[in-house]
Amino acid sequence: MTSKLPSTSRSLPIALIRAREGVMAPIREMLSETGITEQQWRVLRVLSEYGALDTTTLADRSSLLFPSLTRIASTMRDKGLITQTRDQADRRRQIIDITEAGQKIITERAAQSAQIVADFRITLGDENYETLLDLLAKLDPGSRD
Amino acid sequence: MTSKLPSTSRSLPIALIRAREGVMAPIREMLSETGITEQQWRVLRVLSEYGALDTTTLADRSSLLFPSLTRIASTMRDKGLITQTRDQADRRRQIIDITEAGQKIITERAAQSAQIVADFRITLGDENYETLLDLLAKLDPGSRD
DNA sequence: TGGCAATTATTAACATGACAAGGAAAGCCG
DNA sequence: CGGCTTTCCTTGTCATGTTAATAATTGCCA
Repeated sequence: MTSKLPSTSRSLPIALIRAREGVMAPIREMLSETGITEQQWRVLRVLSEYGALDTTTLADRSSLLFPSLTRIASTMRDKGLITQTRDQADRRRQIIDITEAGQKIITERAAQSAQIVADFRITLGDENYETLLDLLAKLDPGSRD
Repeated sequence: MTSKLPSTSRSLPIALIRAREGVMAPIREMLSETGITEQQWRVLRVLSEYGALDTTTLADRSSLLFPSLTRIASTMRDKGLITQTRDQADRRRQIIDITEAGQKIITERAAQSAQIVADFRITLGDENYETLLDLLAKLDPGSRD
């Protein structure tokens, strides 16, 4: 049994990294004007979409590790982008919500962000774009069939 | 113009993150037994495939940023996995090569690594697997048509 | 030849990823 | 009630991602 490794040029992990880099480049460029990071943008996006969330749910939907979210939330609170409140019924839990300042960033960049997404959809074509999302979902253990 | 943002559940950047996490989970599990990181594994893979490389080429093929590679190479040299030599013709340049100890890690894990890749290919199906790699390549600015 | 721009690599600074350990609160159960 | 486990969150540590600044060479060109 030879068990050869695939060439790195056709390696799935590396292909995922490079694709992500290609997709994030214009988004990072946009975010550089706002002073927030890509992860902070994700947190705002999720809060804007779902409303106030407990930390566990927020971490899951933002695809952030829990310890990372603890630190990210701390800096975002200092920036006035989110609020953190203790759940009075269960004081272990914490509820995070977006502030007006946070929502303002999302709103102001919505058009620009949507345009970036639209460009990628055009690059791949509508059908390929949906196919790609479906295939990626199959690699995600959290949503595998 | 409304310019709505897509739901985060169908967001391409987030889908890429989650897919990558799904793919890397078993690989990280394998690497935890070797004491090297995912990035160090990529460096060894590239060196094993292409032979000695200058730092710029190595960074490009490993999909690592230059400052990251500087640190990673430093730790890998200390671990005895690679060698660093100055190019005598152009002393700004540096040549990195894999050592026997480094090659040994690749060789010992080749079968296990190939099995992990094979499992994902089965999960998606051969055709889907190739389609996915092709679509991901189209998002990579370094290989876009 | 001498100075300036370009290339290559390193370092710095901050934020995050990943994993382990610790701490606080709640729930269970004798 | 009191101890035990579980859950939720925080902190610590090391490695990496990202951007900017700096250093060391080299190449160009007046």
